[in-house]
Amino acid sequence: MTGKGVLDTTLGFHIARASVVAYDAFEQHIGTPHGLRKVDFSLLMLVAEHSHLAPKVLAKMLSLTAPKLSMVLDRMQARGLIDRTPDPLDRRSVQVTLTAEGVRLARALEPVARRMEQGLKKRLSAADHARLIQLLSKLASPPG
Amino acid sequence: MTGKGVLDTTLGFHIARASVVAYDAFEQHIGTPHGLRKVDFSLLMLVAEHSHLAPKVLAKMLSLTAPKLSMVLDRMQARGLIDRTPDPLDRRSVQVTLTAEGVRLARALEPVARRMEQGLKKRLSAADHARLIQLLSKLASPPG
DNA sequence: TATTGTTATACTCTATAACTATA
DNA sequence: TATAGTTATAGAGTATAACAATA
Repeated sequence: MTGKGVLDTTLGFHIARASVVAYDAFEQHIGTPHGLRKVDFSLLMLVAEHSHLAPKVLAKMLSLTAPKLSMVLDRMQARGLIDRTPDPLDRRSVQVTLTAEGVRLARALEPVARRMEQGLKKRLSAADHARLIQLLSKLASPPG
Repeated sequence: MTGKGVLDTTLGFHIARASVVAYDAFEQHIGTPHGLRKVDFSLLMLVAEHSHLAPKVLAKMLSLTAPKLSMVLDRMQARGLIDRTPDPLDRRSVQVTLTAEGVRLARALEPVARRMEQGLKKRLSAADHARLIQLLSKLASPPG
């Protein structure tokens, strides 16, 4: 798409197109070789950094609905990557933690993720890559 | 999401989060009020600029599979926004054009799309908005 | 044989509402 | 009654394979 019509100044259109490239890179480096979906990977790395959080908090951090997160947790628990343990202070709630296997996979994926980003830098310089993340983060953050 | 883990340097994660904001803006300004899906809007504006293209070409420009585009064309034709006319030079192929109603809607949506982008500029300055589109476009373009 | 477009099928994603168990 | 989490259901997006018509 080149030209100068309405779509060319529509951010959502460009985000959708860029997401195809990012998704292809994810599938190639992480999704296919490690049998993870994007949301699985995000959850794994998030829980690796922030342990013992409740599903409700994780859902908000990942922009997921509660039912969707339940399904993701089911899948990852069945695979032995995460555990759900009761919250001792509020028995309605649970705490999500990584299993030893989950910790191992999260660590193994760190260099893989770095290689994936390196691959994207064939299209984008390191400076562009950092700036793009900064701008996307600004867009996604609450206005103020 | 703030911190400095693997996700924070993973472009795909930030694209996914930004797409939520862009999609909300689309739904509010265009999707709900005009009964269009994102892909409908993209197709409408694309055909408004580039008439008489074949589905195969449109599918590539929109990063859609051929079957998906067929379904979109069906829906928009049923709504009276586009026509499929036989290609006189190759009778396997068709040419996609806007109906008078399609032209009218495409024109009506131009200021609406501008307002939508203005709304996003509450989160992002005009310069950031332009730079973000430039970087996303660079990411989405073939490497070279 | 190859290509254009369509139809058929299946799988994933996403959202809403209903349910349970605690509070 | 309100909340956390789950289950149930349905709608929309996406991909592959099979098919019809034409080249």
